[in-house]
Amino acid sequence: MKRAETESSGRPQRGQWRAVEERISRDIASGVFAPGSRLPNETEIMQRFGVGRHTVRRAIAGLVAAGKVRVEQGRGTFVEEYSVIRYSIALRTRFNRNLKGEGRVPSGQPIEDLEMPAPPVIAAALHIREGAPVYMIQRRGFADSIPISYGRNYHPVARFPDIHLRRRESASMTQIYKDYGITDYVRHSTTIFTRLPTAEEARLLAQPPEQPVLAMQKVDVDLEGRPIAYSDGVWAGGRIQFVITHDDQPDEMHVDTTSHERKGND
Amino acid sequence: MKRAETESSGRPQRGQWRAVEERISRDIASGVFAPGSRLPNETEIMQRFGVGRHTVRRAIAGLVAAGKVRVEQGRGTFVEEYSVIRYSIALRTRFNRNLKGEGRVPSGQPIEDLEMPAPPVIAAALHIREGAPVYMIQRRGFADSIPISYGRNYHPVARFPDIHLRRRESASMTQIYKDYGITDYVRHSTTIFTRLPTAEEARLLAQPPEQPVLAMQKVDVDLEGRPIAYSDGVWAGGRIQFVITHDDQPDEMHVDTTSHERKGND
DNA sequence: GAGTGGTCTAGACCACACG
DNA sequence: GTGTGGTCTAGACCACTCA
Repeated sequence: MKRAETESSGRPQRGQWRAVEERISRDIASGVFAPGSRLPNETEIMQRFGVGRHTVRRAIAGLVAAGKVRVEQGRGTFVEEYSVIRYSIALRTRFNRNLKGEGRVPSGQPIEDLEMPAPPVIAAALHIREGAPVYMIQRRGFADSIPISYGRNYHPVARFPDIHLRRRESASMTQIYKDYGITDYVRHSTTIFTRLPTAEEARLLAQPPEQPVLAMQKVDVDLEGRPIAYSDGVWAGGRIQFVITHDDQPDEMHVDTTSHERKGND
Repeated sequence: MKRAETESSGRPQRGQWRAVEERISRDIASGVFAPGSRLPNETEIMQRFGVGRHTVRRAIAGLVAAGKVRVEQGRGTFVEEYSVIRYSIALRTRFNRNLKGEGRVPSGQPIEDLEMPAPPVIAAALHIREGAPVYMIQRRGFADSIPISYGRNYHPVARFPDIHLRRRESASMTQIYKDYGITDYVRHSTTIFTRLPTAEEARLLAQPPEQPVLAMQKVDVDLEGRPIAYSDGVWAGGRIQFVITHDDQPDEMHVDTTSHERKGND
């Protein structure tokens, strides 16, 4: 345990920016810089550590990518306030119910929606012909008014005629499915990986473009196993943890739009 | 589809480094720079775009974080060759079987192992008293000799006496469990999130520290629902996708260490 | 030793926020 | 306008790889 070099301890390979990053990082962890508070500006940090501006900026870039601070141009650099949401992925996964179970207030914002021919990947997932019409809904999901997800939903038009009309009446997919006689549905498969967001994704998720996101693609099916929806989206990397369970408790099959509260069961 | 330029919409805020990054990115995507090949060195890129070295380096930093190129000091910058592994997470998740199913050759490398008192989180996960002895095994997982995972496994010593002895004989946990009379076990829960790796994690996963990893914590239980293992590790962000399924096909319960091949079942 | 990337400095100017 | 961060340049020197 006494290796020559180090990963983060003594790293005097002329690594001044590492020293600065680590020092600030520790000061954040130990509360010297409280969550939400502003860091000293670049000039102050330069003087405090006796380094050039580039060195300071290199250090801060690392803290941004790690999600520890957030930079607001013209205003300053602020300590990121953490609040990780555990989002459950199980046989029955429901956005609204999940967040309420975490004691959060869920909401959604439609961004765009249109009918389009199904591209290969989506057609395959939905078990329809390539080019068959699908209805795409692009939306953002929020927890307590903070954006946590952004992505596109695809429904086969053949199965859900006029879905665009109902889409404007309800924010709950569960409610909409009910209109089509689908009282229950389950998650068939979920693919999760990580990558950096595009500039637009970062903006819509209100996170720095240098911080990674979780990308998710999923297929929902009805109780007969027929695919009813394909989704492709990104989730704020610093604010979300996915919790996967396989032993599925059927649970009640309510449509919880806004009526009953129910919160906190941790 | 004819926006002015870049997705950030009108963003020519003097963004030379963005232009350079995007141009190189497109040249990689279109095959001008083939996977594995070396990019022009910094001086050449400077001249080609008529920009300073810092600008070139800023652009390359973005490509590194996105996993598109890999920089080897003293040798050059190379186009990353992609090969994403889809790792299945289901009721029955087995490392070796998963990789063989993807047509890869699985292997593992023990790094360290020791007996220790269970810290709070691990004790809670394993349903044992805090401080009760657990056996920790630190290891790396490989697919085709390329590192893909790195983490720690914890087993309750009370349930698995002398597990350290058997650990040196077999690389397959499934095989070891069999020695203790456990012929089957299932995944109880899995937590997944993303973050940047530590310097050590990046080194062990042979990936740049600027590229995100997938972090996973999981609990395995026996068929009576008793926890038998807790794991905490990281997976190479650029090489792994997790595929979660809930409709679980029991599947055969073989112990596939090295004997029978079996590959490709997609 | 030649070539390639890594770190650092000093300085200039631009863009954005806020009063 | 003042303050804060964002971009860019020019140049120096260090560290690593490979012949």
